[in-house]
Order: sequence, then C-alpha cells, then structure tokens
Amino acid sequence: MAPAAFLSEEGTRKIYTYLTESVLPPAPPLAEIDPRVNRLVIELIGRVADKWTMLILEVLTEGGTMRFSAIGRAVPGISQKMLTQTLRQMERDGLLTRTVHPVIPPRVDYRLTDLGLGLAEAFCGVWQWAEAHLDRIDAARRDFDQRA
Amino acid sequence: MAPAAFLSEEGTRKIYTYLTESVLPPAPPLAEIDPRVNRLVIELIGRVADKWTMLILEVLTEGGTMRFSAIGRAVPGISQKMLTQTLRQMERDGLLTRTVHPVIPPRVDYRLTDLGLGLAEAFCGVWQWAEAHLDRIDAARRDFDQRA
DNA sequence: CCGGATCCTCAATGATACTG
DNA sequence: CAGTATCATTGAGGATCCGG
Repeated sequence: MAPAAFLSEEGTRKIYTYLTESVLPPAPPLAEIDPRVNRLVIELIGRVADKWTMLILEVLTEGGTMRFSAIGRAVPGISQKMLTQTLRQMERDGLLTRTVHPVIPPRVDYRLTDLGLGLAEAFCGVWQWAEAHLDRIDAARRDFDQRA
Repeated sequence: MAPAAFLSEEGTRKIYTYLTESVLPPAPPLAEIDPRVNRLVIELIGRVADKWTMLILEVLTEGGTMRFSAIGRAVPGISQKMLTQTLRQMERDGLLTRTVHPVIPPRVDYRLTDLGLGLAEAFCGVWQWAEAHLDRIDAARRDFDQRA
C-alpha cells in the first residue's frame, strides 16, 4: 500500500522529492577507526561501566585492601550474589586481585591493580562531570516533563 | 544452628577469634560526600553510561546535526525502538535538542547541546583508557580462563 | 520519514537456602 | 566468613505492524 497521504496531491509530492534529495547527509562518516577495536572498546565499556563495578571501584580506591564483607557493607544495597559476580568479573579483567587466606573461617582480600586504579581515575572525569551538572540535568528534566 | 565445623575443636576456635578481632577494618569509610548527591550521580551515570547513549554521543560529536535515520545508520545494530527511546532520554536530560521540521514526510534533526558535548568529552577519558588497555585486559582474561 | 503501540523473549537481578 | 545453587521476577530490548 502506498502512503496515500503523501501522494494525494501534487504540492505535497514536490516537497517530498525536494527534501529527500537535498537534505540527507551524503554518508554517515561512522567510525574512522578499526571497527573491531571499536567493538571491543564498546563491549568493554559496557561491562565496566555498570553500576556495581563503578561503586566497587570507588570503594576500593579509597579503602585499599578490603575483604569481601567489608566491600559488601560499603556498597549500599548490593546483594551477595552481585557482589561475588561483579568481583569475579573485575578479577577476570585484571582490575583487581583476589587473595584467599587459608584460614578458618575463610578470609579473602581484594585490592585494585594498577589497571583498576587507572580505570577508576579515568572514570573520575565522568563522575566529576555528573556531580558538576546534576542541577542542570535536573532542571532540563523538569522542563521536559512540564512540556509533556 | 551453630557452624559445627568452626567450633568442633579448640585450635580452630582460637584462629577464628584472632582473625575476626584483629583484621576487620574498623569501619567502612564509605562516601564522605552527601549520600543524596551520591545517589543521584550514580543513577545519572547508570543511565548515561549505557551502550546506546555512548554510541549516539560519539556519533553526534562527529556528525554535528543529524537526522533520525542518519543516526540510525551510523549506529550499527540499534533497533528503531531503542534509537527513539535513547534519543528521548537524552533530550530529557538536556544532552541534545530535537528539532521537528513541519514538512512531509517528517524530518527531525538532533544536535548535542553544550551539556551533551561536555559529557562526551568526559567520556573521552574512559574511551581512551579502554582503547589503550584492550590488550592487557584481553591477556588478563585469557590468563584467568586458563587457570579455571 | 519518523515514531507510537504491541507482543514476546530472555537475560540480569534479587531472595532464599545451603556448604566448606 | 565467603561463597555456591536454585528459583522467581521483571523489565530491557527486538520484531512487527500501524499511523501522521
């Protein structure tokens, strides 16, 4: 079925033709870098930039070496499951080291590697930006909700 | 029920007592800043740091003003639904402007605000970090998977 | 062309219980 | 204490159809 509304009169049709030919950007430049690298970076950021990872990064940056339960207490609202899971991912990515002490009851220490510290530092920029512009965003949001 | 294994013999019990008293950090320092600000920042970062938002931020930083379908083409694999949704969120947060041209067929232009540009810049640090350490992370990951 | 509305799926998360 | 295992929930995201 043809879109009747667009073709029912000559005037409309003219506008249609004009716009589609003159306005479209020639071609989306897209990534000028290796798409595979791009992919990996995106995937990495996606995993690394989640709520819990960032919070743990933050906590460990301040706390230095901490044990499992201490981190759990320092991160408000995290479940035991997510704590374990997130810590494992971070260990796997080389962001922190996990040291098991063979004592009873078990004791496990976590500590950021230099890689993890570097990431925390990089995130610092985003964190500061967010902190600095919280009010502007809040205002924009209220503004938007108002109009709707 | 008491953990029998930990209490069944005297020696074990001694170790237990020793460790729990001497090793635990006095108190998790946690956030030294306003918890409410912290909460908002976290929520904000959580929303802003998702896959699509970052990609659109990237694309629009390079592309300047772009229309809906151009962005869609420039972001590989995004569905129409997520494109609309993400653009709306970003508009709501004041990261970009949405301009509807009253023509047929419709044409809608998107452009980053200074707020959005600032965020893109802040993310640049994370992006660069990820790019720079891709190989190290990959190595760490293989290492970890090997041992398991 | 832009995007709203609907339906559907599956993976992420939380809650709970158990163990070394 | 530091996990593992299991189950239930839910909501993000994709596919599709329709409308201005």
